[in-house]
Amino acid sequence: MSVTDSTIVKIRDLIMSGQIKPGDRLPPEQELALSMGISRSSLREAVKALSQAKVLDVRRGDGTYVTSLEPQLLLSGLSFVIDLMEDRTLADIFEVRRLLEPSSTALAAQRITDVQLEALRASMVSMREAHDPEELVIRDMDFHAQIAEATGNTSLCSILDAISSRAVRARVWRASMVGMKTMTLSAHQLILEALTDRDPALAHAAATVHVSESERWLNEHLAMRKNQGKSPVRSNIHNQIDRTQIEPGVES
Amino acid sequence: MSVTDSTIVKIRDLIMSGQIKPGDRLPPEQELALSMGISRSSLREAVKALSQAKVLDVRRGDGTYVTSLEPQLLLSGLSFVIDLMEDRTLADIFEVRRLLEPSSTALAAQRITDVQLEALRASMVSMREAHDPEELVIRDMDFHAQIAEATGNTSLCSILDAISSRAVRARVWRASMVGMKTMTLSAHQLILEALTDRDPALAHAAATVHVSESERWLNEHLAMRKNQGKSPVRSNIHNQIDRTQIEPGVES
DNA sequence: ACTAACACAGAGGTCCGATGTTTGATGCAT
DNA sequence: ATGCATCAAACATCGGACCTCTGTGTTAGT
Repeated sequence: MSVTDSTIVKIRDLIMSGQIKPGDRLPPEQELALSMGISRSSLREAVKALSQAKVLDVRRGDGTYVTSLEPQLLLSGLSFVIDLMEDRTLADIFEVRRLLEPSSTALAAQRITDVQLEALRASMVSMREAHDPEELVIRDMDFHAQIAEATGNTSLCSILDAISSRAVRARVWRASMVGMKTMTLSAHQLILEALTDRDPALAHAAATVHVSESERWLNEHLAMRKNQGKSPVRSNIHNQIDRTQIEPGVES
Repeated sequence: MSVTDSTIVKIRDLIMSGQIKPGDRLPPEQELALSMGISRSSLREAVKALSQAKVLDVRRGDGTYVTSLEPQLLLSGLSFVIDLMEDRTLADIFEVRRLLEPSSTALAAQRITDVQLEALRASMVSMREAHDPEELVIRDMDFHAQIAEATGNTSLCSILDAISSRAVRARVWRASMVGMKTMTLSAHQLILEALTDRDPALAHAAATVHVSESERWLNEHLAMRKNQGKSPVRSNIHNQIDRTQIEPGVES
């Protein structure tokens, strides 16, 4: 195991053991590297990995701090890896959503407040008024996110968001289809009514129908795309990167 | 945005766009850094972050490769962050498990094979014969993992594993209690019977009872610990970091 | 012709020192 | 009291040097 990897573990253990707490500031890179017996470069690699995982927060010109370690923060990296999954393996993620969303909606039915219900109705109105597919998808996503929030469970929110974002994005090219908007709207209407009645069982059922419906549509379209041979962008088959495509980027 | 961060995004985009595929080998650090217009140090930080996220696989003396990007690989980092969550915020994770496990068990009831059923029975036998709490917990974890596997959904497996591992570990000090073993065993027996009958509804119910039972026990114990003011283990192990060098942060 | 030991080239691992940038704090002038 | 200039501290980035490990081609021995 490299010094960098062991340093990652070491810092993690320092946090888990309570020797460093959320919000604490780490010693300067120089000192920390010295006290850990490694070079600054190696330490920086470890810190970069941990800050990417939202465990550390590096503030330039100030110092390196332990983040709040709140679930929504730590789980925000989940969508990063899910976005990297291949389409082939994505069906499993959708299935997880199909398993999780109904129960979540049922839970929301037990905990949703009147204010949140009102916001949900407003969300539906603005979705009805949405015109372009892009906005429609955003409203759709917002609707589900609001229900997740109504459970009061931030971890659940983050997880649902991560496993839904990919599905939602894939829904863009589906949203433009005729009947899609009305279908989604009526499904949402059913869910909203169940939530209004605070009926967990009905909410569960309505969400099941909605998610399953979505999943079937998506699978049909994936199959269609596959059969039509309309393959994704495949520029070159080189085993290595085509150097010319990696430009010395000076973006942002 | 730092050079390193934009490099992370750049490499991710190269993978997402299909220009680099799973198993592909990246150009040497020197070349890659040159072609991206950054120093080798900065590139290494980016690569370290991505390899920690199981996106890249760095083989010393050989080269840097894109991993298989399989869900179970990408999601294996999930337990890393969940382990870092504070006890205070962990109840939400358990609730997610309570929402997800019953549906998963129901799904397993529809898909479990005879071979897997037999393995499950064997698992129960070895749990009955287990003596020390440590082994009991392992068998318990194994039982649930096998059910997750029976769904045939590797993503679901990984997620359940990540959100259960912490709960399972916390169960160690609970497993030694009288009645715990028999309680768990009878609950498992119920689940096993439902799976044997391929009865999704019953499997769902049995899993719900089991998980809720576990969650209640855990919460009671957490509350007890809190009231007793029995603080977590705080070892005096003098790690390589000097305690005095870590200044308490300024919490807002 | 085959096998095993060797040598080499290439790739990542680690470290160092220097310099640029940003931030927060200090102190002075208004 | 306010605002600005200044400064020190801390992170950002770089380039190079040297080490270690790995894969592979080569060669000596069988």
